[in-house]
Amino acid sequence: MKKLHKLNRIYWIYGGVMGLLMIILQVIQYKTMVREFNLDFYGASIGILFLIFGIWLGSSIYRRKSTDKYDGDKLGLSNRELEVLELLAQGLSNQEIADKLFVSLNTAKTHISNIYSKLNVKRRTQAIQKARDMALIDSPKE
Amino acid sequence: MKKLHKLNRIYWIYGGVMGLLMIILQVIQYKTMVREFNLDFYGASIGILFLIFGIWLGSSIYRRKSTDKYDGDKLGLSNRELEVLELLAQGLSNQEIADKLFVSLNTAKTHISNIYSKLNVKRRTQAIQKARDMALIDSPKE
DNA sequence: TGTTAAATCACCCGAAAGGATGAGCTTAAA
DNA sequence: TTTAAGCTCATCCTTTCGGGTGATTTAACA
Repeated sequence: MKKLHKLNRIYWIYGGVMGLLMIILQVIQYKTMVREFNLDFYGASIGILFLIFGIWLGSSIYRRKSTDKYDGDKLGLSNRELEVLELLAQGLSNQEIADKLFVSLNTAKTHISNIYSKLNVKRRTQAIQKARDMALIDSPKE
Repeated sequence: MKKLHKLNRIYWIYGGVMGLLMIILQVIQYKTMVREFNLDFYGASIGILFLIFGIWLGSSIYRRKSTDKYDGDKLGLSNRELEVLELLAQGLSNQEIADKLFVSLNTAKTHISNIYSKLNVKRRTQAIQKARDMALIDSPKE
């Protein structure tokens, strides 16, 4: 639900820019049609415009990775799981996490597995990343 | 010296792609000239081509921003090791890193092992943390 | 009272990661 | 030309991770 919300906004922006570009192109096309037509100039203009737009778009796409924040939403993670996630992000091994929480290795593993499925990731490194992006844990730079 | 090496490669790639695009454009131009000329198709083609190229270029540029930073202390990490470290911090597995760098799994593991000893850590999660702390890699919040 | 979610633990298995060591190749430097 | 560093790849071995399944206990809840 929230994801769709966010994505929709992005699509609207992109769509809007696309539409604007199309209009610009139409204007250019019209102008160059009524005057002496210069194909090279026309092609170069379109190329440059789309190139600039593409660069901006590419940057945006890449940059968007960490901009998405999930305020308050903890994705159904329980308290214990958040606790484990914190230790996970500190670079501790499963055994070390188990020791810190005074539970067995198996229990720690169970929690971690549940975290993975809730975060929809496959490795602990990805879990750490996602947790950081979603501000589920303390991030060093904020 | 080594940096120039790498940058040169990038420039060559960019240059090559640029040149190829120009050739493609010339061909399209020629074909559309001799037949019935379709301006919309011409414009759309150029637009799409440059858009794709721009997106790719934009991503590359943005991604590359921090790779050439921090000439300071890298703890004796070689260029290749920094490259591996970057991918490591992206949450990739050893196999995925190997695939991205077009080397064998064993090579990737060797690099990673060397990184561990140079960073004085034992696990990849710790390596990521230390790399982030020392600004050896991209930190999401800066 | 029955149900549900959370937390705990166990066992098994395969995949991934990590350590140790050796070795071939290339390039830059002494 | 010898040396050193960097990159590459390999093999063997151990540990850790991760997936799957099932079970118990407790607390909250309808």
